[in-house]
Amino acid sequence: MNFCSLCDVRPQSICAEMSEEEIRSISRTMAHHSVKEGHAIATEGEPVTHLNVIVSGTFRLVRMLEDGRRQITGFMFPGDFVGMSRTDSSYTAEALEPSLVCSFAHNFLDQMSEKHPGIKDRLIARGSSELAKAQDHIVLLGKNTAEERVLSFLKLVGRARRGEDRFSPRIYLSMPRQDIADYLGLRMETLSRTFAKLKKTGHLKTVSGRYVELGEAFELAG
Amino acid sequence: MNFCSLCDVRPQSICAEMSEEEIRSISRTMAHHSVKEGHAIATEGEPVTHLNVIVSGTFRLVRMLEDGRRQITGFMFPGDFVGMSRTDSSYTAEALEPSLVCSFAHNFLDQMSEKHPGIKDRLIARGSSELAKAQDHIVLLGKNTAEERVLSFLKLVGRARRGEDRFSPRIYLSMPRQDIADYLGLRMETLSRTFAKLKKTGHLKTVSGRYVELGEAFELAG
DNA sequence: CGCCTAGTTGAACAATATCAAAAATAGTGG
DNA sequence: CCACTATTTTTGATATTGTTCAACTAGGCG
Repeated sequence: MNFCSLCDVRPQSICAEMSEEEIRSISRTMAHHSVKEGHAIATEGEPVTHLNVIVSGTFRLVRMLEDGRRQITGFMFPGDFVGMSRTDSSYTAEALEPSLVCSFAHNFLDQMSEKHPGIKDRLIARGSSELAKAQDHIVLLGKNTAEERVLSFLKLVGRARRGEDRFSPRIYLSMPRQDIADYLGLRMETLSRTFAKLKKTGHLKTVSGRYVELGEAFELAG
Repeated sequence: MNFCSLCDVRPQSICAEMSEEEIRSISRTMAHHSVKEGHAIATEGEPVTHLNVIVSGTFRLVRMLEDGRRQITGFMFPGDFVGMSRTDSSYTAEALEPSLVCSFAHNFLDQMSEKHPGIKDRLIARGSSELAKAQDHIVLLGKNTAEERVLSFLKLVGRARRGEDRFSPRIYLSMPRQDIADYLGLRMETLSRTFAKLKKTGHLKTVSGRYVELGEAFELAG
């Protein structure tokens, strides 16, 4: 059976431009991995041999400091790419839940891109959009208060995970509080208090474990 | 006369892999711009038509928030690339001093890359290293104290501008305090106080306007 | 039910921001 | 070269925000 034909993220992936025939041929040789919670598909400092396209699940990108402090530089959702360049990975990418990825050897991509020059353009464009996301994150950390950070974060996951529960004002967080805190540059306690405060101001209706219900004052649009 | 033959940054640029003959032919058609202080070679939200390679000078990458707050997402030095993808620019790039850039139309690059497939690989690799730099910045803003931020910043410009004054413990800052503060996610006053504190701790010997002399306790190596 | 982990809350504290003013520096025209 | 102004940078006093450390609570699971 042809796995690719079921693929939700194909239009956003590098295989979008391939013909049905090519897809079939790839589908046979391709490595589809399922990744267990907590397992890494890339490790900080190690060489990257494969481009991974996330088909389902969520990943966190982790940077460790020498002294054990940890910063999360991003979260990756279905359709996102991990390992776009052969250079050593600048982060560790760990699954937050059982996930599915589609793995392309860079050697294979080089080969493939002779036929489909668009593949490399797509990688360049993806790279730029990753950079733009990183810059959003920089602005968030450099200029925003705790409340602004938490709201931005909720918008981020709200957008990324839309479709699972379309238009629902209820968001499921696939990561523990510590990960959110390490992403937002806050302590877990501050995050907790900020959730509480946002409940008071009507931005959130309920915050219960990993479920957050958005309130009146919250605008997903922004 | 052949301008490219004098180019300091060629080995790091996309023209590194071209033959002498090609360089000559490019050199004739190429746009070498001099950019006045304060002028932009890319504007947030506007489409990018050219890849700019910085030949000399310094640029700041600026993001404006709706309310007028400003975040600087990076500084660009000779050898760096601005505008690697055709997508709309995610920042404004402004010259901090009279600068020189070498400008390649993306159309031209596409054409060129048929002959030199390495060009796109180079762009992808550059993109990754930009992303890695952005992630360093994220860690800086998310996890570091004011002192750590200022020290990292000095290391950054120290490395980038080495060569002008090789091994000198004296660093010239091509940007005003406000830009440094907006880069580090601090207020100017805090930056100033942090400089003062670092002088006390022996990390800096003198801080006078745009010149900073490093002290004993400062390790450029890290 | 009791234990374990994840998350929340409280009170004191530290770091950075804010606002105001002083000092240093860079330009400008005589 | 100097005096004068405008701008940038530093310093001071105080307010705010987020951190720290400790205790407490809520769920999940044997």
